[in-house]
Amino acid sequence: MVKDQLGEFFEDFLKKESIFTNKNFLGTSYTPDTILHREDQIKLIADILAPLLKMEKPSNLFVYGKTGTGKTVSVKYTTDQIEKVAAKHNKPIKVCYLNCKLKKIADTEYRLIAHIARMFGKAIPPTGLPTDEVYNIFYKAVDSEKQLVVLVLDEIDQLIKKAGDEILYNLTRINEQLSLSQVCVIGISNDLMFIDNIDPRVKSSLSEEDLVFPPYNAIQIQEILHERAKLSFRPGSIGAGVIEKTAAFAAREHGDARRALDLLRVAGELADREDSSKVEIKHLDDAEGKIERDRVIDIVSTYPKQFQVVLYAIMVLRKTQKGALFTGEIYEIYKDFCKNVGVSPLTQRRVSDILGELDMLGLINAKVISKGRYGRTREISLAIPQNTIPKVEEILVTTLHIR
DNA sequence: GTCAATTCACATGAAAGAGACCACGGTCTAGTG
DNA sequence: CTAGACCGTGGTCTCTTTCATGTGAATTGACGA
Repeated sequence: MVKDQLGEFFEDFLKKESIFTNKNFLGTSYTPDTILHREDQIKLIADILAPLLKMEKPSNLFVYGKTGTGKTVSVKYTTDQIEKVAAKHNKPIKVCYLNCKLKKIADTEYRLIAHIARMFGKAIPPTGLPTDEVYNIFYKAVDSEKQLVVLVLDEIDQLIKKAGDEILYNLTRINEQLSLSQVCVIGISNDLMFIDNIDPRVKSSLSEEDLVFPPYNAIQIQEILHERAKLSFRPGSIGAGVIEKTAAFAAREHGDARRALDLLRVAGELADREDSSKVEIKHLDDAEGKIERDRVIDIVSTYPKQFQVVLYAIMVLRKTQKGALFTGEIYEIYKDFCKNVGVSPLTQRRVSDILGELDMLGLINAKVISKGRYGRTREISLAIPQNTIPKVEEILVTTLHIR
């Protein structure tokens, strides 16, 4: 019987009119044909890259801006166009786009170079070769024919934070090793202060030109949302004021357009699921909660066991103790739990780092304070929304096999 | 009451180790003609 | 004779540990008013 019901469910599902016509236009991977409110920046990028078409190496470029300010789209758009024109005129120009934040792809020097080399059709093992060997393979691949290579390194600040600025130094020296080809680097960074923290020698050569993307304001986000909504939603399926409110949400969060699009998409999905013909404000509110909830749950269930034990210790301690928690207290409880769960406890040094990482992830709030005579420690409180806590606890209890 | 020194409880840094993966070259083994 | 199995070496990467150094304000204690 269950089978029939399920069949019916799918039949219904198929018949049901979705309010989406095509969800992809709200996704992050989609590059629109026209990019609103970034005309100036795109023009500048184009100016800088234009020498490529005359087979001259353009200046290296650094692009800054907060998340969701259109850096990546603008750069991708410009490079796409230039590649097209180059292809038409038979100019050997190659653009390599690389997101350094993606784990396991480009978060170390070795992996970065290996990945680029793979783009040139070289097979590089994920590990086992000396790094300079990989460099050599890369040089050979690039220099095998005359060409201009544009290397786009997205979220380059993440890479440097993890792997040090030696990479940048090596990147600036790539051209010295090449006889036929030239490489031009475009770095994209979320962190405005990033360039100040790197080796000055590297700084000057890598950042010959730079470009700052200001955040979008609420009006601009509205226009962007309207544009995308037209493409992805059935006409008339967006309730009054929804776009405006989405834009307001996002503008509050330093003008993050990506977040706004996410919000609208999830709100649409929620509306879809409850058979509503329109996205209403209430879906938007739900969507905001859902995005956060999904994010937290995703982190909690995928992070290593030690993180989970530490988090569980915090959650338990929070119940018995009102007010802020301190590193020492948490560490004591944590050690007990380790015995309980059958995990060997880490040193306090490491737990301290884990607490720092949990803070970065936004699962806890940790602030370093000094209690004067009574030492210096982190003041820690849970940052998981109230309505998500039971779910998180459930996940931890089952994955850790707590009694 | 004021001021500098002290002290606590970790934070923060640097370096190095352990263990997992992997490539490569050399050696051994079994199967084939 | 040769393909494949099986080492040993040398490399990267991640997670940890060890050792060292740093730090901010409550507390303390000396000092002078």
